[in-house]
Amino acid sequence: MPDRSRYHHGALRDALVDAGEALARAEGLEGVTVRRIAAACGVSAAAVYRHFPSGDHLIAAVAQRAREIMARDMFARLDAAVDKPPIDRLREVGESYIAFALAEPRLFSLVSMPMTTPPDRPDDPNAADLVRDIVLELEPPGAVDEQRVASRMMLAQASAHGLAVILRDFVPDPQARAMLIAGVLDRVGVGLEA
Amino acid sequence: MPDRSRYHHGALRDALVDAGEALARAEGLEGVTVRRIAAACGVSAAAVYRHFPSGDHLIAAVAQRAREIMARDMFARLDAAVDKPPIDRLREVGESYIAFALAEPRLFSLVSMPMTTPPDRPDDPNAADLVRDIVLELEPPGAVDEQRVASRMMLAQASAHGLAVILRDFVPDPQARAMLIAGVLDRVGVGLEA
DNA sequence: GCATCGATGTGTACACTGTCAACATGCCGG
DNA sequence: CCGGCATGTTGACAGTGTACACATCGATGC
Repeated sequence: MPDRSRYHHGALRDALVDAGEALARAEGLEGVTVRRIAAACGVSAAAVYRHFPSGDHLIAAVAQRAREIMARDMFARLDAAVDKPPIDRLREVGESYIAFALAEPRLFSLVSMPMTTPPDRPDDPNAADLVRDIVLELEPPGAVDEQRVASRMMLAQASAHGLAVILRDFVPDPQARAMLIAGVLDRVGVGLEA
Repeated sequence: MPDRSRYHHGALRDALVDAGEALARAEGLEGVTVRRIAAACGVSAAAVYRHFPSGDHLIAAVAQRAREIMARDMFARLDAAVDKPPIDRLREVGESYIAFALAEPRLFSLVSMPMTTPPDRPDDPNAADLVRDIVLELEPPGAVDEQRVASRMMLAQASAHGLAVILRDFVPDPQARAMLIAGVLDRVGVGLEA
């Protein structure tokens, strides 16, 4: 909560992203607006432009934040699954992705936006790198077939993303969701090992 | 091209959807705006509301139009593949979906919008029904396992949609796209038959 | 043939959006 | 202490969706 007796905010950039995240959680993309984010920080809309070249860049920063939140859950799950075989860890990642999409559907719509802005820290491990590392473990030692790696990565990412979106938009029932997640991920597992 | 000497347009609703389609093709969702669509028809913005309860309904109608265009290609491909086994026809559908997404990326962003409005003709066969019919052929005669059908449908739809989106947003190179489509659809085929 | 009525289009207005230019404030280093 | 610069404000402009009152026209009943 910013002290509005002060003319200068102090840490506005982070506060803007925080407010954007909250707004996105509550109302989805429609509600995430430069003016409303600024108002939530007790600041004028123009102040945003001291920290972001455009409103889209602010949205992109919120999206990046959302990706980091999602990544945290993925890493937590993977830490608890270090002993499992790669195929099971891939499933953990997929389940995490889908669970996030269904738990925070509006935030997720930011996650799945194409990245218009380079991430603040490009070295940060993102979901794609994560998947790649695990997929590499499926390769026979010393003989990495890049094309096989790529198609496996794509299958893993595409099916998780597609499933998340379809369940979010068209399957409201939680039980049906759980059934479909299990059934589809089983089949994806078979396709991944082929 | 409407005759602007007449006060009344005559077939404004269809003209609006046509203009919306053209605008979506050219500029994507951002360019699809009530006022610009109306202007393209030589009509005031308020006239739109005689035919659609809201601008979103107009957008939804354009999206429905886009789905019909996509469906036409699917049916054409299926007509040319009636003799192939179900798994191959499923692949045709998936390839059609992905090809449309990559050929008309902006129109495709409308296709993949959640349907906010019921389709004009709910009996029109949509992509989901199409997939279901083919998936049913994979079932052993007389013993349809609904859960297996559902998970196969979902895998088919989710992987095609996810792959389309990821390729569109992150893989510009046509050759890489073709490689990935082939590789992923091969694996999806394996998963579908499991 | 003519009046009237409903369907359809126009004009104007309001609240909201992103963005910019000009101005105000206050913190930090010389 | 004071000047400069980062950071904030105000006000404006164009563009958005949408509602209300009004205009126009085609068809329908007499």
